[in-house]
Amino acid sequence: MPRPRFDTIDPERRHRILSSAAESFRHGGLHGASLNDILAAAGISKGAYYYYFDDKMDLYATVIDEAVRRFEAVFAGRPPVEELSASDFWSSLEDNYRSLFSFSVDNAEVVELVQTLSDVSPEEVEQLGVDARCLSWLQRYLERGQELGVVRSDLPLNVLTRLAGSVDKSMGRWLFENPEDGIGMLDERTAQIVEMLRRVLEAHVQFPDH
Amino acid sequence: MPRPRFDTIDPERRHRILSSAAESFRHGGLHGASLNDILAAAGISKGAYYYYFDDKMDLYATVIDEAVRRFEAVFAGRPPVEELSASDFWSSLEDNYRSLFSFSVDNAEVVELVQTLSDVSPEEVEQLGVDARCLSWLQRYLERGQELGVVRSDLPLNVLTRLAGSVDKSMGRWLFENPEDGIGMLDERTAQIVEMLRRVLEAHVQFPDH
Amino acid sequence: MPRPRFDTIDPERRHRILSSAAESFRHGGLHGASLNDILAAAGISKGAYYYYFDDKMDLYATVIDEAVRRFEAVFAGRPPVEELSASDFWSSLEDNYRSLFSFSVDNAEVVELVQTLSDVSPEEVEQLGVDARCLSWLQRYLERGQELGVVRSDLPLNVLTRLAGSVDKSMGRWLFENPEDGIGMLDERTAQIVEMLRRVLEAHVQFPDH
Amino acid sequence: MPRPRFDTIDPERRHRILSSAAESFRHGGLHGASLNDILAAAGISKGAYYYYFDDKMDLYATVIDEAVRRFEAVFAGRPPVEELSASDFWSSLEDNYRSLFSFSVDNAEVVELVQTLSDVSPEEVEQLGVDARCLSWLQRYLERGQELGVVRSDLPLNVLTRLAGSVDKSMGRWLFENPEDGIGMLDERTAQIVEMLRRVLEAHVQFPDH
DNA sequence: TATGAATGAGATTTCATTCAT
DNA sequence: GATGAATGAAATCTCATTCAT
Repeated sequence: MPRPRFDTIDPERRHRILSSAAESFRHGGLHGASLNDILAAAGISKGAYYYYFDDKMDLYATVIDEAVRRFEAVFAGRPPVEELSASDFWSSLEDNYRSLFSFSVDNAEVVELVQTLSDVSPEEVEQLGVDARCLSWLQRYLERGQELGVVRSDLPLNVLTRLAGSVDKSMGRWLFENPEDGIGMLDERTAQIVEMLRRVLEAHVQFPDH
Repeated sequence: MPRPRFDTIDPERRHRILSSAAESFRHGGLHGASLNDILAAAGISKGAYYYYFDDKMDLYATVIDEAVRRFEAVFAGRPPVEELSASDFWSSLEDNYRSLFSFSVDNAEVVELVQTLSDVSPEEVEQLGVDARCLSWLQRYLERGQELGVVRSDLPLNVLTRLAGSVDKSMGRWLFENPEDGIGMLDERTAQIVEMLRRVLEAHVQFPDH
Repeated sequence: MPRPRFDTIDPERRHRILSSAAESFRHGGLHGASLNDILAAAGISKGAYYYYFDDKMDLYATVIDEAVRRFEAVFAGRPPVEELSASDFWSSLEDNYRSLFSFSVDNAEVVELVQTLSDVSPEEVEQLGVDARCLSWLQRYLERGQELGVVRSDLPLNVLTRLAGSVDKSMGRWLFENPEDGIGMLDERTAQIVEMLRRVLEAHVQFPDH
Repeated sequence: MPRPRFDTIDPERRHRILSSAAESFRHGGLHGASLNDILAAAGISKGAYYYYFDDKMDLYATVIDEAVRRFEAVFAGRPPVEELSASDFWSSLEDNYRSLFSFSVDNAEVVELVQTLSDVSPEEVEQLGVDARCLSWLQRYLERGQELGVVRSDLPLNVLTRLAGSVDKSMGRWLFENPEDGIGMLDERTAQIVEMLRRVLEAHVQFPDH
């Protein structure tokens, strides 16, 4: 994480660094992006950079952290999971996804940025010190669902979270690959993803006979 | 692909190159791995390398090709999808996964290696000339499932494939993260993943009321 | 062309790079010269080099450009070709050559450097962005001579230019190969080359009978 | 020059090496051509090569020598310069050029090959040990011309030779750049070049007044 | 605080040449 | 006589990082 002094510099300057970095990291990931290019595009000197940041990773961490923060804001106004009841669990989840997708459509860069994390080795992620809260809202949701008995408990929570996360990602990609559908599809896709998640997460489902 | 002479060199030397490369590519992917490191580890000179291979990609292709070949062998003895009927569809899928997991447990490197393909740009994959059949067995399976009416048809096939693939991956990771469970867990996990896939893929499932 | 910062570095350092480059390129041309050698001779690091220049070509372009600029200065004070009349055409040409030879005697490196351009492919020359005016002064001269009727028109202009250029080069070499003659020979040689050019270029000359 | 044993090998094999080398050197010159490529194209092993030749230069020398030899053959049937008289000097020169151009049109590769010599540094040319006789036929001609009094003696013979050589080259290029003119132009161009040479070489020419 | 010049290790690739067999 | 595997130095270029000012 950047030194404290980075928070006090000219906001416009701060913004130039961060947006240039976001743009580069979004396309090339941590290793593919060139710090030289980022700084050149931002018009920031090497010296200044290393006065604010420890190293390349530090900038990546900052940018990722910012993205994560914006992600979290999506859920800011939503009722806390503790207040959820069994009867409104799935509809509330659907509301969450609607907000999330709506945000994602307008902020594809943020999403792409976060996705570059998958190229980064676990040890490096560790070193990042990024708060994965944005990825954990789902986990907190599922935890509550288990308490309420609407989410299955026969699999470990973290496995369920990962499952739900990847289902979410697969369905999300479908949404973004056809942006021309616009937000018209948003409600339909949201319903579909929640239906899919119910399938995966409900305690007991019944299969038809063949 | 390497020049023919690479096939005729001292097998021990050949093995040193390939295993050093596999090890490096497995961790760093095509771009993250250093050819210098690979060669140093293998104890062969740069000159020798370029006597065998065209370029860095050529080595990557060779190593990936070998991995893919071993993958394919897993499905070699299994009945062709055309012969599947509705009644044995899911149990056959379960058999497939049992074989696959059994193989994966013993050949984690192969799996990790194949997974590095996702970091490679489509044009480069094209250039690789790797046979992607091993990656598409699931798609062919689902296609057959749709024909038989046991797999839902309300979502596009490629979306279903991606979904199934990511479910598979999530569950697989669970299996591999706890290798101490050994193969004792293999049957149970296999059953669980197929149950999970049925949830996602069956045309009609019934949810409980809350 | 080099980045702006190259213009502001320690002049002694700047000079070391340029003269080392000029020396190498002069002997080996663009491709024959080794960037490694140039940098070693100049005592600057590769990193520093690529901080100043884009690539090898960039340095070559810089060095050539400098040479061309010095060449052009030779013709700076001379009257424009448009003002030439038939009667002073040849004497003016002689004046030009006197200046040129005088310059060449003192700046043989510049001449040799410019001559390496002939080893460079047309596409690369294009890329150089070097102003080729210094090389075309002769052509403009001959064109004017044709207008005035003192230069033959029965051969294409470009053929005449090439002819004159190679005559010029052959005679020039004579001059430079015997530098001990010093500038004492300069007037004589200049007269000789112009006489030679008249032979080649005049519309009608009369040969003796044998 | 190649070891004697090179002369005794299978002629077909010998030819493969030489023509492959000629082709490569013709395009890239001594330094631009890759020995590896030459041998690969010829299907000759490295070992065999170095059994016949000392090094890369040795092959270049051989190929150049061969080209020179073919050049010389052009003049084989022509009367020796000693028999020339003043009255048939220029017409004999014209005959020579006609033969030469006729040969050049049909053997452009040979000409191009010989021209690569200009990229080679003087010290290397020295080392080549190539007999420059093909380049000196003109010199012997001019020498005889001086004896006969038809060629000017106010300039050194070597300067005249160089002059004539470059005039010849410039005119020759004109001929080859428009190959579509075919041999129809050959007589005309030959007349033109000899006219040009007379201008340059005659002892006394008369210029028109302006 | 801030600059930006300078570094040097490391990247991939090419090539003439050697030498054990 | 002949092979071709192996070499290693050299080529151009990139990049995160340091440091004197």
